[in-house]
Amino acid sequence: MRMTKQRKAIIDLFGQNDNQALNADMIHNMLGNEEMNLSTVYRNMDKLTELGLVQRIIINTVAYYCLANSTHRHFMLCTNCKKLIPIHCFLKKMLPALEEENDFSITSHDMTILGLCHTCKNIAG
Amino acid sequence: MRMTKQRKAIIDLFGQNDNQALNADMIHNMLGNEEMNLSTVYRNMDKLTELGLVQRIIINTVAYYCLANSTHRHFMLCTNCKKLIPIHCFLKKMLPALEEENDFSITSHDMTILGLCHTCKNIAG
DNA sequence: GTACATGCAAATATTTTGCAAAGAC
DNA sequence: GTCTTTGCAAAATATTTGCATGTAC
Repeated sequence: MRMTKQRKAIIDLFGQNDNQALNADMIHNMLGNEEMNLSTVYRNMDKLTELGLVQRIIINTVAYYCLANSTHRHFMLCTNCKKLIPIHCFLKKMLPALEEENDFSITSHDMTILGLCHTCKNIAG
Repeated sequence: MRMTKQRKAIIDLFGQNDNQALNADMIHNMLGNEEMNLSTVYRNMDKLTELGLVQRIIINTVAYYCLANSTHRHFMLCTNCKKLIPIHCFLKKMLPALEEENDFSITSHDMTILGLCHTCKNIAG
């Protein structure tokens, strides 16, 4: 894979934002359209995901991304304020049993929890 | 909720198909456009999901649905043949701890496992 | 120089919405 | 009769693709 200025910009962006999960539109807006076209964002996120450098999370039919170099994570989405709270993955240990029971070879998994965060559950009661 | 012929048709459809997970387009095609408009499918699936009668599963940015009256399920998607293999939910017992650790009130969760099924892992190596 | 990557515009796919007409209770 | 639901058409949202041009190696 060639290290273009666009790819560097994406990776830097996650570094600068504490590896917060971002969707294609957010990445495009944060970098600016002059820096990178939206279709380039999609193409790069696809490639980086394929290579395992990025983790792809689907939330409510939209794809979010974060660097995968840190530990594999999942997220809890607050349906009120839309904040994503990262949680560590507690599924890995259960996958081998699933593979065996179903004779299935697992390549990846995705989990998202929806609910109300600390702040919103008190306000929105 | 009023029991219209469209709603009955949707519920019957799942009954006739062993509660296989279906997306809006599949439901629309299986019933036929004369029977029900696509936007009606979406509106009904939304309503049925809200009422808890239907479980919504997001796979690769598209929403699938199945009846929730049976036990809450998740799916393993074979990325080769696109078949969905239902698995039972083993997450419920872990949610209370997550709620407490993060002071978060969980309303729902979604999990999907990707990989190769029995048949495809042997063929597609 | 070549193969891969990008920008742009257009297409595709999926889901949502407004509004008038039809149907359930 | 009233209020909900539907069909239709149009919009909104998200993602993908073709193709000519640009750039990393």
